[in-house]
Amino acid sequence: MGTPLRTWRDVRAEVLARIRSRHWKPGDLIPGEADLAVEFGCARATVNRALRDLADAGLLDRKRRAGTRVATHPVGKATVAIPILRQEVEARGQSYGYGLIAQSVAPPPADVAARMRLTPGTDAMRVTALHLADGRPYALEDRWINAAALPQLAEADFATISPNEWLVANAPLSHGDIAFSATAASPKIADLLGCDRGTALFVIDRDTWDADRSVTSVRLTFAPGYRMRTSI
Amino acid sequence: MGTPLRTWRDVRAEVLARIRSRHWKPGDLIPGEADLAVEFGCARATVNRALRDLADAGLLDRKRRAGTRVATHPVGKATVAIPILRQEVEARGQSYGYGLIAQSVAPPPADVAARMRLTPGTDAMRVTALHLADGRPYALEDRWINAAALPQLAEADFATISPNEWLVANAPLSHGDIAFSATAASPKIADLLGCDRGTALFVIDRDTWDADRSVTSVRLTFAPGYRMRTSI
DNA sequence: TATCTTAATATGTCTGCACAAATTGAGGAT
DNA sequence: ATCCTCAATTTGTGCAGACATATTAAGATA
Repeated sequence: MGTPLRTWRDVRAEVLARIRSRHWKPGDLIPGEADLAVEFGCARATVNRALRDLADAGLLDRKRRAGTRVATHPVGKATVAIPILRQEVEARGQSYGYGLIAQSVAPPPADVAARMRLTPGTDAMRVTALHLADGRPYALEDRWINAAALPQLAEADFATISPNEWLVANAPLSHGDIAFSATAASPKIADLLGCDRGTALFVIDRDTWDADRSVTSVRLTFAPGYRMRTSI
Repeated sequence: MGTPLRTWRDVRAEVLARIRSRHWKPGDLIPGEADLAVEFGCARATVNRALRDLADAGLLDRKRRAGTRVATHPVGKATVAIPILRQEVEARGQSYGYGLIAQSVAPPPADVAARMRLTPGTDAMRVTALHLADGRPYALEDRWINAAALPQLAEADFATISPNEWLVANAPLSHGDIAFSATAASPKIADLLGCDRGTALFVIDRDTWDADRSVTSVRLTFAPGYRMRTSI
């Protein structure tokens, strides 16, 4: 028995150490909170906080009555920050630039309408814009916006502020689906991003929802060489 | 004043509603925990739990003494599950296959050595393997492993189990850096994945560390059409 | 044997209290 | 005006106890 572990971070560290050292192996049932609290010399709430944190991180599986087990397949979770392009560029120490390419109102094509669950024929606003870093193309934003979900949309001036940024400020929170993929530059995109046709480009597709209603569907196509980083 | 909000989820929902309705706007200072506890009719700890959760989600910024503010730029955080390829394939209802392509021990090239912070000339194990879904190429794994950090490495039989899976089970959990990008298929990779040269492919680079010591550095190159999905 | 009911148990969370830590803002000294 | 010191404020966290809830295992019933 060592010194009492006073803080939930101490407890977390100790439990983590036991998992890493394989003292508790994947699949093992570890002692209950009450027992650990006695062993560590702290309150059960403190142990609870520590174990909950490790469970959130995917290292433990907890179930009422069944107890706490070391995860057999520690799910490597990484939180990626969905880029707000201006901030991302500025964080790199580059100057940010923005240019509106096209803006229109029309019924979106079938695949977009389906993804946004709009009844076919419904109008939506399409905005195409280019984000620049130090004057060079950084990312191309191709976005459909559901005007019905955004009363204030008429006030937005996308010649001045990017839809990316305007939406973050005006339609924040809400859930959505995101997909990352790679695509070859089409002639049009190659032209806009200033790269060769067929160049491999990193793409983020994002659909955003407010309750059941689609707010926006966007594709960000990044200039060649872009890397999205994170850490665990 | 409505019914008392008894649980921290209730409190979180109420606070979330106020942010979404822009009753509390981005940048606003919201009331202190003690005040909210009185208003909601619950304990401060309950409010604390709710606000902490929203802060973790990036919706609030909290600072001691300074109070709690609505985040001006709600950082869209998405947690992506770092794929354990076999599980990912099986979750898609496809049969998983695996084949070892090459295994050797040699000093890694300068860029890899630098990334792993190995002194130049130090040996490391290189394993190249192909993951299959329904018999078709799914992803190519190109990995360097620091034997010095993994005593049990000699026991591993990468003809049977993929390094991806073996390391998940045997490497001490640790932190790492991850990068997602797009690349054009080199002739060799195109051959292994069965696609045309120059095809745009999705790539995950991951460096894993145990404390200060590099454990492994891996590049996963996915077959054309791969999409990494998540939601927020 | 098979199924339903019931009790035991581990985690989940609320409460009220206390103190710790970080940060700020006011006031004083230079 | 500038810098430093210190106290007030706000969140962060610990503790003990209680009850809630999910889940399992045992026992009862058909």
